Amino acid sequence: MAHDRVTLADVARRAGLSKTAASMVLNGREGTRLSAEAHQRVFQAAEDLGYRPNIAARSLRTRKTATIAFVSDIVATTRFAGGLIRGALDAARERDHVLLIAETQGDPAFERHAIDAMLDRQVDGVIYAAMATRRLTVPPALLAGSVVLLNATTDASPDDLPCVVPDDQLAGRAAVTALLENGHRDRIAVIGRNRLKEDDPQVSLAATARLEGIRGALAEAGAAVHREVSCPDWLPEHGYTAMRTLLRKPDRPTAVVCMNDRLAFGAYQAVAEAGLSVPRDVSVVSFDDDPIAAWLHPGLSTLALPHEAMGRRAVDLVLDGGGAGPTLVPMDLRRRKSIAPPP
Amino acid sequence: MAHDRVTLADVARRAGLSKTAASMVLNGREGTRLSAEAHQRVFQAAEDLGYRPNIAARSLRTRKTATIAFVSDIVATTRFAGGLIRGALDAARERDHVLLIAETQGDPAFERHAIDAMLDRQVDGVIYAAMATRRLTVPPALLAGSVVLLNATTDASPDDLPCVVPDDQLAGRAAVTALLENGHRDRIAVIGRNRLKEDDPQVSLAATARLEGIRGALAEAGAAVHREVSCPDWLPEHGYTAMRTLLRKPDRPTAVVCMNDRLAFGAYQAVAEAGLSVPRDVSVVSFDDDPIAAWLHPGLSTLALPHEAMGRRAVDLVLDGGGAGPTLVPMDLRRRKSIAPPP
DNA sequence: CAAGTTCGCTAAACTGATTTAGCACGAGCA
DNA sequence: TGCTCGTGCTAAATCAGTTTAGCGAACTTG
Repeated sequence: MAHDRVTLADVARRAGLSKTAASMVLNGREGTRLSAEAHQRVFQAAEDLGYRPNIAARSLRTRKTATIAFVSDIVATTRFAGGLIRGALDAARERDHVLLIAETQGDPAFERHAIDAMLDRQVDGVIYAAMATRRLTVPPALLAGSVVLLNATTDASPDDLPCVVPDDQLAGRAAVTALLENGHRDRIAVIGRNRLKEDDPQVSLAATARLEGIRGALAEAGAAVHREVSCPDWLPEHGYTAMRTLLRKPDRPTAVVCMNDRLAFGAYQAVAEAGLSVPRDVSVVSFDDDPIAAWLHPGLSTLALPHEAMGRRAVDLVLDGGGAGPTLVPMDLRRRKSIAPPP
Repeated sequence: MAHDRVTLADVARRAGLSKTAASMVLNGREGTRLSAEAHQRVFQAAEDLGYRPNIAARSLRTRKTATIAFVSDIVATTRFAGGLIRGALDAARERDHVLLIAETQGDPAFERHAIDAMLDRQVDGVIYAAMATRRLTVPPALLAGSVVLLNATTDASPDDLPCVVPDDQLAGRAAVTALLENGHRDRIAVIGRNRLKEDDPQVSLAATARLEGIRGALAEAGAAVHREVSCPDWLPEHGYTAMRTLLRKPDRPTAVVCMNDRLAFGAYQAVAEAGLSVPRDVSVVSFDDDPIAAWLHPGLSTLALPHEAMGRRAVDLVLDGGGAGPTLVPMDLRRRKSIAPPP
């Protein structure tokens, strides 16, 4: 690629000046005493020749590559969290940077490999992202440079690394608030309190935080969660069975909060099957804003994971070396049609 | 990042040899006459010091960066086509390369910017990907190097560029074959023949190819498509209304082929609403293998877009300078529960 | 035994940029 | 006239590798 690119020397020659002069002019260095005419000639020459600097060469000297590594366990290809990349990509572009991505697939060997490959390429910083919000241990090689955790936290590092996570607790509050505003209070159930089959207690911090928010908001309203159902996992089938059991009780809930949209998807099926309808008989709120949320009938109101905003934030933190510790990004309520006053 | 990395000079010094010797040994150059002992010493020194070459420096001389650009209009972040990246990422890793990604969002200015940024970084090749299979024009700047189109074709270039696309026509045949095997033949309908609101005739080559395959396979079986329904777009709501009209006819279809899974999702809703069931009353086959295909009840049989395989293939073509013209990647039938013999 | 080969290795050039140190010239001043 | 100072610019070093050209010693060969 790019065999006979124009070099700085070419520009200098055409401008009748030295490489030094050309370099200084093109970098807009202050304090140089080159004449206005010299500036003009260099710009003209660069323009004429279509000069573009060779970043590899530059970075050799400056140790800046205008490149950020985006290393994730699996997020890169995970439909639905691609928003993280998109946000990062946008922010990077705005700041004239570029993203080098790699996936570890959770494999430590791949991880070593990926991180080495990135460091070999002299990246300016590393964004280390996880698919599900969780704790992870940061490879020591990274600690030398600028690192930001994305959608993950860590407790392994002595001085906290900067990290970017969704504000799940606030989201939990918001879900409840939306229900309270519609008159629900005493018969609000939660589906998916935790994932029973989850063996790693560090995973699913999200669930804990959301639940805290939910309970907190209800407590402030002088109420408590009516029923909480645990699920083996957060898949549609589990939402389905959970909702079925809830609907069979004599005092069935007037509203349910599902811990994610796939649970809600299953819950919808159970409601339909019971001859009831959302939101007339049961209101539903949920989390994530998976694309199916919009496709369901009626549209599912859900607290959107702010993937793009998180990706942007991570880039900012990597480049500006932002504050250590967690950055919470708020989750917005996508208001659709699944919430109405209780029957 | 990486302030005090070990350099080749360090390794050479520790091995008591010249940089030249160290370089040659580490690169495994043939025909050099360095002694076995010298080899040993260099390897040992590199190992001891944890030497890693600076790729920027190397590429300055060799013009190889072991980096591939992945430029897409929007695919990178599109949930569901992230498989393209994942495949590319895997293939790249296997060949010790790394991916630099950028998105143009269809904006020509962004596109220029992205491509310049990539070329400035001396990438070894460019994968130019599109979200939906379609024709596109390749920016001239790219033609100088190694380019592969992914999920897109072009007719603008004089000598055809290599490109990688799914084999939609074969997939159309496979969809019909699966139905024929189950005894359907004369009452097979197609939902989503084309997208009415599609203004760009070049888009949606996929639809055309799939339809050709469908018609071809039916023709060979001595039949024809029973009914074809067009849709404004390929969204659930359109699948829903299409299926509704089909079911209202006296000779309603025994099977329908939906042009994608979202249409099928809507079609399922219409079937349920009519008090019928899939696959007892109507069989459904579809295309794409969107994640919802697995979540539906019963599971939707669908021809999976081979995103990962395509991504891999693109990397291979970029690196090996593979044959010009299109590479068709087969789509596999994901057999689930939506096909059964006609009632 | 001189000339030519082969062996084992290295000095130095080169890649394309940035950056440091400093040169030549003219003006101002005593 | 001699000295300093400011102006406008450049030579050369540097970054970390790869590659070319070639050197000195040992070994063949006629």
